[in-house]
Amino acid sequence: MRATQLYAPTLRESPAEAELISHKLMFRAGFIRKAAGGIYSYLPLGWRTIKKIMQIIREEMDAKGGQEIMMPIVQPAELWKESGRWSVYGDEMMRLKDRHGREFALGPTHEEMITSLIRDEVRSYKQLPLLLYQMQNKYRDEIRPRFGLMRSREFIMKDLYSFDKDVDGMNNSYEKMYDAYSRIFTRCGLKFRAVEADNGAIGGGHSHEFTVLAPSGESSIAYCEKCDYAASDEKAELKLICADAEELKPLEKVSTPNCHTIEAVKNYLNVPIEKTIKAVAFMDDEERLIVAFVRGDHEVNEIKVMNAVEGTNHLYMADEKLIAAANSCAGFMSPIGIGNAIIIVDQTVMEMYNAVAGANEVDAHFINVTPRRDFDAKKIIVKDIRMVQEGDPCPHCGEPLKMTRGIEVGQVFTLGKKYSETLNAKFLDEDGLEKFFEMGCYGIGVGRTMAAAIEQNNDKDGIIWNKAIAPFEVVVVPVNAKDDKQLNLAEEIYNELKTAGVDVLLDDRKERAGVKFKDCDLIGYPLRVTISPKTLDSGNVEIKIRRSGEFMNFARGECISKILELLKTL
RNA sequence: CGGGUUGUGGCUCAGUUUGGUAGAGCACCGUGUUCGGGACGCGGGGGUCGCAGGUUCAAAUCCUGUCAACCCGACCA
Repeated sequence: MRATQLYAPTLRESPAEAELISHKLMFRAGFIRKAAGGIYSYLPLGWRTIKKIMQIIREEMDAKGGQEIMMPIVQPAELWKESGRWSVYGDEMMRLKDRHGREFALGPTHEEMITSLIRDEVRSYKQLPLLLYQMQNKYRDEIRPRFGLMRSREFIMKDLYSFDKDVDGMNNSYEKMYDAYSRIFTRCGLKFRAVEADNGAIGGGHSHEFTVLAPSGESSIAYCEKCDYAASDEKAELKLICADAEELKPLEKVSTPNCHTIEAVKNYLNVPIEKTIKAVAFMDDEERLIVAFVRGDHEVNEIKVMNAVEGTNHLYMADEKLIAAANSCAGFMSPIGIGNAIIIVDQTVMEMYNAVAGANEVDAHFINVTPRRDFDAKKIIVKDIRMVQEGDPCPHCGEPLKMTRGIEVGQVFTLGKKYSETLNAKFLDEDGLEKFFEMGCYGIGVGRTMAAAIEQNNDKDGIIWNKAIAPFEVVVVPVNAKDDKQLNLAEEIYNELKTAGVDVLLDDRKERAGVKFKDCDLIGYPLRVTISPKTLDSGNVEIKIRRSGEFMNFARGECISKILELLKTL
């Protein structure tokens, strides 16, 4: 490919709306352009990288026995009504009607579609397992699309669905995909973690999110450096922390004027924060008051609270009236003497001695609270309900956990019979009995993977691509393309590299050297070969490695083999 | 959905307060000089100011409506 033929509109400035580095760089480097909020066109350079990522995915899917198919984007509403998700999906689903008024959705995912495809065709266990995948646009009408390709309304996703005859088979498919995903993100040159995830509504199955480590990521994860443990902050299990035993002192109510916050109480009574108990009051859809208690320096994990309370799907902050109705008041809540409420106490709180807690009345707290003595065990639920913090012990090996932010680029999970049952998809097993398929689904955000790679690999000059997903592996730059000697040598090297199977670009534009160098750095080709009067005189060519900024000179005769060698390391 | 901000050439933005008929830099076209880190000169093309309506002799500027984009999202007592 020649730069004079390439549509790669680079910009000096980035649009005002771009926030993330990856978004700015993709825009400036001429990878994407926006058509509407959360909807983008991919220009040639962007599409080259997308295609390379897709090819890596394809190879790994095929290696696990996956077969590529293509399903429709436009899906009939009746299928979604059958699974019950027509109403559940809500405003996030893009809907449309045809000229006859029939309803359709733009597919946000394809469980329904594939299950209906399979249920009509696959009759025997002998046809299983079956792993089918596609790479295609998905539509989700996000409340707030942002961050360029990170959270868009139309995006390219690889989705694979597995069909197995039993749970063992399903778990085996899961293992295969887990392995394939690890290989894919490794090949893309990404630093990532497979994170244990909450798969909530699906229940029972495994789920992992593949998260690329980046400070700008939207999800927060806890991980252990010693063992393999990694989990989303909401999912991370926590070990019980037992305070050192102390001699029990009698419970006592003290005045704490205007001490609405733990900080104020701590300072007023001059006690360490680890000896305070704080309360967070929620209510659910049925207006039940739910009060969670954690140690003063801990945070409540709403997901865990929700999971601990029977029949609750949403939590809201409790309103004052509800708190008053339970004979308490905000800022001074306590499990001791509170009225009608669901009380959830973090397990660590139960192991505290002589602590400070609210007194359910304005400007008063209890001191010397020892939960096991002072709480009414019959009325409380004791669970792990706190949010993980940096330094908490790893649930597997006990080492202090680290916290980091990340970008979720893929997820794998087992579905079990969830869709095969609701959509009545059955086959005959060895015994001639009808059974529901055991399913799994596995997704990768392709555009997001590209964005994550940039987020993780950039500097002040632009993108730094890993060779595997760079739009071109090598760029050959004659500093002055109007000089035939330079251009001719550049053409020779370009052709030799091409023959050697390198994905190479010849920057034959009649631009000044500075302009071309800036573009090279911005676009981020891993390797630049420079031809100039200087190198012509010396009989060398100059190589610049984008990532390290390192320059090297190779003799003309051996430069091709040297470049090929160097490429292996990028 | 609620709150905030913004919409002026491809990009970044000025002009709006105090109405008088649109401007800069970058990009683009031509030309000459320059030529290893986003050169310079000269000459050009391109916008009716998001859209619709209103006020006015006159609207980018004031009013109403509408659309779009961006940012923030209760609260941890």
